Amino acid sequence: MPANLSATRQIVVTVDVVLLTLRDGRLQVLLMRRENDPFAGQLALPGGYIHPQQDDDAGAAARRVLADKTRVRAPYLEQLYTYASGARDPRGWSVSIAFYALVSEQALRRTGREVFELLDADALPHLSFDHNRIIETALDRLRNKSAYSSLPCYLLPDRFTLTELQQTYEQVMGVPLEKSAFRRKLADLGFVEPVPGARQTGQHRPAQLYSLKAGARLAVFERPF
Amino acid sequence: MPANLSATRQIVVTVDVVLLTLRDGRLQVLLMRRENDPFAGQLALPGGYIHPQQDDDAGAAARRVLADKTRVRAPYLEQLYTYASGARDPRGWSVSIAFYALVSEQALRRTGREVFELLDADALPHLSFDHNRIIETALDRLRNKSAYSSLPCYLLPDRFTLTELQQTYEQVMGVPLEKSAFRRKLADLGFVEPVPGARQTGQHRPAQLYSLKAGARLAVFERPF
DNA sequence: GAAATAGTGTCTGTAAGACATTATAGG
DNA sequence: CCTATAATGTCTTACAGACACTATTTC
Repeated sequence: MPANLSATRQIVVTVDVVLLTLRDGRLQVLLMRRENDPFAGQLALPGGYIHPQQDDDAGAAARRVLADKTRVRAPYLEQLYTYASGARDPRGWSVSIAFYALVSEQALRRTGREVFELLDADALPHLSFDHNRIIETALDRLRNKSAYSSLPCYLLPDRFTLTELQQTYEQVMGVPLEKSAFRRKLADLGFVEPVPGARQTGQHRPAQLYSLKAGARLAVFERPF
Repeated sequence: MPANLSATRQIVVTVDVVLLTLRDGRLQVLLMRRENDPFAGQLALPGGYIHPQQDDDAGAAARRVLADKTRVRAPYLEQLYTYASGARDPRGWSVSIAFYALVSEQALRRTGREVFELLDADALPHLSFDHNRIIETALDRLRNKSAYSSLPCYLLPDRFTLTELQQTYEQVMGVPLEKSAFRRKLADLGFVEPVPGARQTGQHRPAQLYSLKAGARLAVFERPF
């Protein structure tokens, strides 16, 4: 055991989760009001201490914290980055293992509870700790990874139309896409498949419903959309 | 303060560094023999505890640990992933903020000291802790990111020929590249520039030397090589 | 000139962008 | 019929892959 282990004991280890969803075509972040100091009453990401007796690993801790605080079970959760410094928490040196999660607006609504707030990710007020920076990193990751993966599917419910999927990609990446090219590439990549059923939204031809193929892994492709 | 802070105090926080270099056309990892238990005498990544009084943040801790243990100053250092679980260290729940670093063989040789070993990244023996897995993640990250960025440049010395750069990309990514297309793309992307001087390696025309352009940021491009 | 690698030019095939056309629903 | 969106087909353009050709060095 090293002589300086006592020093390392001063380090606090937490997990924080950036939960993102798409509502009315805009990316939104789930935030909560802090009950305790520091920053009591201010908005912050859902987060908490790791419970070594309870959590097998950091991902389990993130899922537990998210479920305990918000009742949300996100279909996609990925480690984002670890923020570790003496400056980010007024109480001293601290480590936050940050995750980001994606969930559909529909699934979020189903939790019922309104212990949290959803705010536009692009127009946030000043948040507790370095949480603004953590969210920026999450948005960068989502936008970047969306260009070459099936990630945006996790912002939609289980079944969706190709137009909804295209709009989701467009809203996340911030650029318009060509319908024909988009569908050609979807067909080539083959990570979605038609499922029985259609959706009608007006006085016109209804759209075929699709869902992610059974092999639920994240599809990653060579060239971006 | 939460009631379970005492529990969080049991968590040990370390940094570990996967330092990669290219020697004789093969990716190699810097490893050291552990002096203390657990795993005394076994090979492990250079790593150590965070020193809250000394390290501003995790990156600073990684640079300090690398410099202290190996005298290496790597031109590229990036946070890789955080391994945090109750299973990875026999002493209990622990957190390792892992980094990966790139350095040229020439710069590594200049350190002189041989307190470390360099082993082929693709044929490693069983290492301490979960270090095999950490190295796998580092290799995946390097290979993936090399396909769409100027990252491999950091495996070369300051000045290099375009053939050397192409071979570096090929060795990292494991696929042959077309010389003409490679150079066309380099010219388009424009992150390297010719510098005065040439290198002659045989009885033939010498090659122009190049170096990374002054704006030393990592160049990231849309489509992979 | 021969040999070897540096460096450039040209053709081709593939895939994305642009845009037109057909399909199918309700009124 | 008209309207609106779904879904597909076709033409063009951009770029990567393949490969030939020229350039420059030592012997």
